[in-house]
Amino acid sequence: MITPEDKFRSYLKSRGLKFTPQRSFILKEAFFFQGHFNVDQLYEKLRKRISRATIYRTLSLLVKGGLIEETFRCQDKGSYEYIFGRKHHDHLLCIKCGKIIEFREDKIEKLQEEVCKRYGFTPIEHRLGIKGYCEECSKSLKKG
Amino acid sequence: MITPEDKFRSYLKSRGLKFTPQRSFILKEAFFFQGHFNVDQLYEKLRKRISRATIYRTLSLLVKGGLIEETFRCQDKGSYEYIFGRKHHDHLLCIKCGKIIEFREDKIEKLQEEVCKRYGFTPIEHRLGIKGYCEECSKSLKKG
DNA sequence: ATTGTAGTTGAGATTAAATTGCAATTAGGA
DNA sequence: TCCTAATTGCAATTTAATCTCAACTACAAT
Repeated sequence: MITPEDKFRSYLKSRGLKFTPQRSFILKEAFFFQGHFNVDQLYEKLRKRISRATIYRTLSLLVKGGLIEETFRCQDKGSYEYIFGRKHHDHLLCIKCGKIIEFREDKIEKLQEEVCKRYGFTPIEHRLGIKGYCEECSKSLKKG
Repeated sequence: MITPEDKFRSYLKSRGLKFTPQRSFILKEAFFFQGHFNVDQLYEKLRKRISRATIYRTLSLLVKGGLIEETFRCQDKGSYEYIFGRKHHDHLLCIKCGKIIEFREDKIEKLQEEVCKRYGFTPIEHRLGIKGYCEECSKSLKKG
Protein backbone atom coordinates (compact mmCIF):
# COMPACT_ATOMS: atom_id res chain seq x y z
CA MET A 1 0.00 0.00 0.00
CA ILE A 2 1.68 3.15 -1.26
CA THR A 3 1.28 6.22 0.93
CA PRO A 4 1.30 9.88 -0.10
CA GLU A 5 4.73 10.18 1.47
CA ASP A 6 6.02 7.23 -0.53
CA LYS A 7 4.79 8.84 -3.69
CA PHE A 8 6.27 12.23 -2.86
CA ARG A 9 9.56 10.69 -1.77
CA SER A 10 9.87 8.74 -4.98
CA TYR A 11 9.06 11.79 -7.07
CA LEU A 12 11.71 13.79 -5.24
CA LYS A 13 14.26 11.02 -5.52
CA SER A 14 13.67 10.65 -9.23
CA ARG A 15 14.64 14.30 -9.58
CA GLY A 16 17.56 14.25 -7.19
CA LEU A 17 15.61 16.35 -4.69
CA LYS A 18 15.41 15.96 -0.94
CA PHE A 19 12.64 15.02 1.43
CA THR A 20 12.97 17.71 4.10
CA PRO A 21 11.02 18.18 7.34
CA GLN A 22 9.35 21.24 5.81
CA ARG A 23 8.17 19.24 2.83
CA SER A 24 6.93 16.54 5.12
CA PHE A 25 4.92 19.01 7.22
CA ILE A 26 3.41 20.67 4.19
CA LEU A 27 2.38 17.35 2.71
CA LYS A 28 0.73 16.33 5.98
CA GLU A 29 -1.10 19.62 6.41
CA ALA A 30 -2.29 19.64 2.82
CA PHE A 31 -3.64 16.16 3.33
CA PHE A 32 -5.28 17.25 6.55
CA PHE A 33 -7.58 19.60 4.64
CA GLN A 34 -8.96 16.58 2.81
CA GLY A 35 -9.97 18.58 -0.20
CA HIS A 36 -9.58 22.20 -1.09
CA PHE A 37 -7.17 24.68 0.40
CA ASN A 38 -5.12 27.72 -0.52
CA VAL A 39 -1.73 29.08 0.40
CA ASP A 40 -3.09 31.30 3.16
CA GLN A 41 -4.82 28.47 4.96
CA LEU A 42 -1.69 26.40 4.81
CA TYR A 43 0.53 29.27 5.89
CA GLU A 44 -1.76 30.02 8.81
CA LYS A 45 -1.16 26.56 10.19
CA LEU A 46 2.55 26.41 9.47
CA ARG A 47 3.80 29.98 9.91
CA LYS A 48 5.63 29.14 13.09
CA ARG A 49 7.75 26.59 11.35
CA ILE A 50 7.76 27.33 7.65
CA SER A 51 8.11 30.39 5.45
CA ARG A 52 5.76 31.41 2.68
CA ALA A 53 8.48 30.96 0.09
CA THR A 54 8.93 27.35 1.08
CA ILE A 55 5.21 26.76 0.96
CA TYR A 56 5.00 28.09 -2.58
CA ARG A 57 8.02 26.06 -3.62
CA THR A 58 6.71 22.89 -2.06
CA LEU A 59 3.22 23.25 -3.50
CA SER A 60 4.76 23.45 -6.91
CA LEU A 61 6.61 20.19 -6.24
CA LEU A 62 3.48 18.52 -4.91
CA VAL A 63 1.70 19.45 -8.13
CA LYS A 64 4.50 18.07 -10.28
CA GLY A 65 4.58 14.96 -8.11
CA GLY A 66 0.88 14.37 -8.74
CA LEU A 67 -0.20 14.71 -5.11
CA ILE A 68 -2.20 17.89 -5.43
CA GLU A 69 -3.73 19.84 -8.25
CA GLU A 70 -4.35 23.50 -8.83
CA THR A 71 -8.10 23.89 -9.11
CA PHE A 72 -10.05 27.02 -9.96
CA ARG A 73 -8.89 30.41 -8.80
CA CYS A 74 -10.83 31.89 -5.96
CA GLN A 75 -10.68 35.64 -5.35
CA ASP A 76 -7.52 35.78 -7.41
CA LYS A 77 -5.72 33.32 -5.23
CA GLY A 78 -4.44 29.99 -6.37
CA SER A 79 -6.51 27.20 -4.86
CA TYR A 80 -5.37 23.62 -4.53
CA GLU A 81 -6.88 20.24 -4.01
CA TYR A 82 -5.46 17.05 -2.67
CA ILE A 83 -5.83 14.42 -5.37
CA PHE A 84 -3.67 11.50 -4.27
CA GLY A 85 -5.81 8.38 -4.10
CA ARG A 86 -8.92 10.24 -5.21
CA LYS A 87 -10.83 9.96 -8.45
CA HIS A 88 -11.04 12.90 -10.81
CA HIS A 89 -14.11 15.04 -10.33
CA ASP A 90 -15.52 18.42 -11.27
CA HIS A 91 -16.96 21.22 -9.14
CA LEU A 92 -20.05 23.23 -8.38
CA LEU A 93 -19.16 26.51 -6.67
CA CYS A 94 -21.70 28.49 -4.70
CA ILE A 95 -21.13 32.19 -5.28
CA LYS A 96 -23.12 33.08 -2.19
CA CYS A 97 -21.84 30.88 0.63
CA GLY A 98 -18.67 29.59 -1.01
CA LYS A 99 -19.59 25.95 -0.72
CA ILE A 100 -17.84 23.54 -3.05
CA ILE A 101 -19.67 20.47 -4.28
CA GLU A 102 -17.73 17.77 -6.04
CA PHE A 103 -19.36 15.68 -8.71
CA ARG A 104 -18.37 13.02 -11.14
CA GLU A 105 -20.20 12.47 -14.40
CA ASP A 106 -18.62 9.84 -16.61
CA LYS A 107 -20.77 10.74 -19.58
CA ILE A 108 -19.26 14.22 -19.58
CA GLU A 109 -15.77 12.75 -19.41
CA LYS A 110 -16.56 10.49 -22.37
CA LEU A 111 -17.94 13.35 -24.41
CA GLN A 112 -14.83 15.37 -23.74
CA GLU A 113 -12.74 12.57 -25.14
CA GLU A 114 -14.91 12.53 -28.23
CA VAL A 115 -14.50 16.26 -28.69
CA CYS A 116 -10.73 15.92 -28.41
CA LYS A 117 -10.70 13.13 -30.98
CA ARG A 118 -12.76 15.28 -33.31
CA TYR A 119 -10.03 17.93 -33.25
CA GLY A 120 -7.05 15.59 -33.16
CA PHE A 121 -6.34 17.06 -29.74
CA THR A 122 -4.35 15.16 -27.11
CA PRO A 123 -5.83 16.05 -23.72
CA ILE A 124 -3.59 16.25 -20.66
CA GLU A 125 -5.95 17.68 -18.08
CA HIS A 126 -9.24 19.47 -17.91
CA ARG A 127 -11.21 21.56 -15.51
CA LEU A 128 -14.95 22.07 -15.34
CA GLY A 129 -16.39 24.47 -12.81
CA ILE A 130 -19.99 25.55 -12.57
CA LYS A 131 -20.72 28.69 -10.59
CA GLY A 132 -24.15 29.40 -9.18
CA TYR A 133 -26.23 28.99 -6.04
CA CYS A 134 -26.28 25.86 -3.91
CA GLU A 135 -29.56 24.36 -2.78
CA GLU A 136 -29.77 26.31 0.49
CA CYS A 137 -28.74 29.60 -1.07
CA SER A 138 -31.18 29.13 -3.95
CA LYS A 139 -33.97 28.75 -1.41
CA SER A 140 -32.99 31.75 0.65
CA LEU A 141 -32.83 33.85 -2.53
CA LYS A 142 -36.41 32.93 -3.43
CA LYS A 143 -37.67 33.67 0.08
CA GLY A 144 -35.76 36.90 0.71
CA MET B 1 -30.81 45.14 -34.42
CA ILE B 2 -29.08 45.88 -31.13
CA THR B 3 -25.38 46.68 -31.36
CA PRO B 4 -22.67 46.10 -28.76
CA GLU B 5 -22.61 49.84 -28.16
CA ASP B 6 -26.37 49.90 -27.59
CA LYS B 7 -26.03 47.16 -25.05
CA PHE B 8 -23.12 48.81 -23.26
CA ARG B 9 -24.83 52.21 -23.28
CA SER B 10 -27.98 50.79 -21.78
CA TYR B 11 -26.03 48.95 -19.11
CA LEU B 12 -24.21 52.16 -18.20
CA LYS B 13 -27.38 54.20 -18.22
CA SER B 14 -29.13 51.73 -15.96
CA ARG B 15 -26.38 52.33 -13.42
CA GLY B 16 -26.13 56.09 -13.82
CA LEU B 17 -22.74 55.73 -15.49
CA LYS B 18 -21.39 57.55 -18.50
CA PHE B 19 -20.47 56.47 -21.99
CA THR B 20 -17.07 58.12 -22.43
CA PRO B 21 -14.76 58.17 -25.46
CA GLN B 22 -12.38 55.90 -23.59
CA ARG B 23 -15.09 53.34 -22.97
CA SER B 24 -16.11 53.55 -26.58
CA PHE B 25 -12.56 52.92 -27.82
CA ILE B 26 -12.03 50.01 -25.48
CA LEU B 27 -15.28 48.40 -26.55
CA LYS B 28 -14.34 48.75 -30.20
CA GLU B 29 -10.84 47.38 -29.73
CA ALA B 30 -12.07 44.47 -27.66
CA PHE B 31 -14.51 43.65 -30.41
CA PHE B 32 -11.76 43.96 -32.98
CA PHE B 33 -9.96 40.97 -31.50
CA GLN B 34 -12.99 38.84 -32.33
CA GLY B 35 -12.33 36.39 -29.59
CA HIS B 36 -9.66 36.18 -26.95
CA PHE B 37 -7.51 38.98 -25.67
CA ASN B 38 -5.80 40.17 -22.53
CA VAL B 39 -5.11 43.53 -20.93
CA ASP B 40 -1.64 43.80 -22.46
CA GLN B 41 -2.85 43.34 -25.99
CA LEU B 42 -5.51 45.93 -25.45
CA TYR B 43 -3.14 48.33 -23.77
CA GLU B 44 -0.65 47.94 -26.58
CA LYS B 45 -3.19 49.25 -29.05
CA LEU B 46 -4.59 52.00 -26.85
CA ARG B 47 -1.64 53.23 -24.80
CA LYS B 48 -1.45 56.50 -26.68
CA ARG B 49 -4.96 57.41 -25.71
CA ILE B 50 -5.90 55.44 -22.62
CA SER B 51 -4.28 54.51 -19.33
CA ARG B 52 -4.00 51.02 -17.94
CA ALA B 53 -6.21 51.94 -14.98
CA THR B 54 -9.02 52.93 -17.28
CA ILE B 55 -8.65 49.73 -19.25
CA TYR B 56 -8.98 47.64 -16.11
CA ARG B 57 -11.94 49.68 -14.93
CA THR B 58 -13.68 49.45 -18.27
CA LEU B 59 -13.10 45.73 -18.69
CA SER B 60 -14.80 45.21 -15.39
CA LEU B 61 -17.79 47.18 -16.66
CA LEU B 62 -17.87 45.26 -19.92
CA VAL B 63 -17.98 42.04 -17.95
CA LYS B 64 -20.83 43.28 -15.76
CA GLY B 65 -22.61 44.53 -18.86
CA GLY B 66 -22.44 41.10 -20.44
CA LEU B 67 -20.29 42.10 -23.42
CA ILE B 68 -17.16 40.19 -22.52
CA GLU B 69 -16.32 37.37 -20.20
CA GLU B 70 -13.26 36.49 -18.23
CA THR B 71 -12.10 33.15 -19.54
CA PHE B 72 -9.29 30.99 -18.23
CA ARG B 73 -6.13 32.54 -16.86
CA CYS B 74 -3.14 32.34 -19.09
CA GLN B 75 0.32 32.73 -17.59
CA ASP B 76 -1.22 34.35 -14.55
CA LYS B 77 -2.86 37.08 -16.56
CA GLY B 78 -6.55 37.60 -16.79
CA SER B 79 -7.78 36.70 -20.24
CA TYR B 80 -11.02 37.91 -21.75
CA GLU B 81 -13.31 36.94 -24.54
CA TYR B 82 -15.85 38.92 -26.47
CA ILE B 83 -19.19 37.20 -26.01
CA PHE B 84 -21.78 39.67 -27.26
CA GLY B 85 -23.81 38.02 -30.02
CA ARG B 86 -21.88 34.77 -29.78
CA LYS B 87 -23.03 31.41 -28.54
CA HIS B 88 -21.52 29.90 -25.43
CA HIS B 89 -18.66 27.52 -26.10
CA ASP B 90 -15.83 25.78 -24.31
CA HIS B 91 -12.10 25.63 -25.03
CA LEU B 92 -9.23 23.38 -25.93
CA LEU B 93 -5.89 24.98 -25.02
CA CYS B 94 -2.65 23.83 -26.56
CA ILE B 95 0.08 23.94 -23.90
CA LYS B 96 2.79 23.89 -26.56
CA CYS B 97 1.84 26.51 -29.15
CA GLY B 98 -0.83 28.36 -27.21
CA LYS B 99 -3.55 27.81 -29.77
CA ILE B 100 -7.13 28.10 -28.56
CA ILE B 101 -9.81 25.95 -30.14
CA GLU B 102 -13.42 26.71 -29.40
CA PHE B 103 -15.97 23.94 -29.36
CA ARG B 104 -19.59 23.52 -28.57
CA GLU B 105 -21.06 20.23 -27.39
CA ASP B 106 -24.71 20.44 -26.51
CA LYS B 107 -24.73 17.02 -24.89
CA ILE B 108 -22.19 18.24 -22.35
CA GLU B 109 -24.30 21.31 -21.64
CA LYS B 110 -27.36 19.12 -21.12
CA LEU B 111 -25.51 16.82 -18.78
CA GLN B 112 -24.32 19.77 -16.75
CA GLU B 113 -27.89 20.87 -16.28
CA GLU B 114 -28.77 17.39 -15.10
CA VAL B 115 -25.94 17.42 -12.59
CA CYS B 116 -27.11 20.78 -11.25
CA LYS B 117 -30.66 19.51 -10.89
CA ARG B 118 -29.37 16.47 -9.04
CA TYR B 119 -27.82 18.77 -6.42
CA GLY B 120 -30.55 21.42 -6.38
CA PHE B 121 -27.92 23.78 -7.71
CA THR B 122 -28.85 26.92 -9.69
CA PRO B 123 -26.14 27.43 -12.31
CA ILE B 124 -25.15 30.94 -13.36
CA GLU B 125 -22.13 30.27 -15.50
CA HIS B 126 -19.65 27.55 -16.17
CA ARG B 127 -16.26 27.09 -17.68
CA LEU B 128 -14.75 24.00 -19.22
CA GLY B 129 -11.17 24.09 -20.40
CA ILE B 130 -9.18 21.14 -21.68
CA LYS B 131 -5.42 21.51 -21.78
CA GLY B 132 -3.27 19.35 -23.99
CA TYR B 133 -1.62 19.30 -27.40
CA CYS B 134 -3.29 20.44 -30.59
CA GLU B 135 -3.18 18.29 -33.70
CA GLU B 136 0.02 19.83 -35.10
CA CYS B 137 1.83 19.80 -31.76
CA SER B 138 0.77 16.22 -31.09
CA LYS B 139 2.35 15.21 -34.39
CA SER B 140 5.57 17.08 -33.81
CA LEU B 141 5.87 15.49 -30.37
CA LYS B 142 5.66 11.99 -31.86
CA LYS B 143 8.19 12.80 -34.54
CA GLY B 144 10.74 14.64 -32.38
C1' DA C 1 30.14 7.49 11.54
C1' DT C 2 32.16 11.20 8.73
C1' DT C 3 32.43 14.03 4.93
C1' DG C 4 31.32 16.55 0.79
C1' DT C 5 28.17 18.70 -1.93
C1' DA C 6 24.22 19.79 -4.24
C1' DG C 7 19.79 20.93 -2.82
C1' DT C 8 17.03 23.69 0.63
C1' DT C 9 15.62 27.20 3.73
C1' DG C 10 14.12 31.82 5.55
C1' DA C 11 14.25 36.65 5.22
C1' DG C 12 13.78 40.23 2.64
C1' DA C 13 14.00 42.25 -1.92
C1' DT C 14 11.75 42.06 -6.24
C1' DT C 15 8.43 41.48 -9.94
C1' DA C 16 4.12 41.90 -12.04
C1' DA C 17 -0.89 42.22 -12.03
C1' DA C 18 -4.44 44.81 -10.46
C1' DT C 19 -6.47 48.44 -7.49
C1' DT C 20 -6.84 52.87 -5.35
C1' DG C 21 -6.52 58.01 -4.01
C1' DC C 22 -6.77 62.29 -5.75
C1' DA C 23 -6.88 66.56 -8.42
C1' DA C 24 -8.29 67.88 -12.86
C1' DT C 25 -11.62 66.96 -16.32
C1' DT C 26 -16.03 65.81 -18.56
C1' DA C 27 -20.64 63.61 -19.85
C1' DG C 28 -25.03 64.50 -20.01
C1' DG C 29 -29.38 65.76 -17.62
C1' DA C 30 -31.68 69.98 -15.81
C1' DT D 1 -25.33 76.78 -20.81
C1' DC D 2 -24.70 75.16 -16.23
C1' DC D 3 -24.05 71.94 -12.57
C1' DT D 4 -22.70 67.89 -10.50
C1' DA D 5 -21.58 63.36 -10.01
C1' DA D 6 -18.88 60.30 -12.66
C1' DT D 7 -14.43 59.63 -15.01
C1' DT D 8 -9.69 60.01 -16.15
C1' DG D 9 -4.58 59.70 -15.77
C1' DC D 10 -0.95 59.51 -12.88
C1' DA D 11 1.48 57.75 -9.30
C1' DA D 12 1.30 55.34 -5.18
C1' DT D 13 -0.28 51.15 -3.25
C1' DT D 14 -1.72 46.45 -2.62
C1' DT D 15 -1.33 41.65 -3.29
C1' DA D 16 0.23 37.22 -5.03
C1' DA D 17 4.11 35.01 -6.29
C1' DT D 18 9.03 34.63 -7.40
C1' DC D 19 13.80 35.38 -6.72
C1' DT D 20 18.45 36.22 -4.37
C1' DC D 21 21.69 34.74 -1.35
C1' DA D 22 24.10 33.35 2.76
C1' DA D 23 23.52 29.84 6.10
C1' DC D 24 22.07 25.26 6.63
C1' DT D 25 21.08 20.22 5.79
C1' DA D 26 19.73 15.68 3.60
C1' DC D 27 21.79 11.98 2.00
C1' DA D 28 24.93 9.28 -0.76
C1' DA D 29 29.68 8.05 -1.05
C1' DT D 30 33.27 6.98 1.54
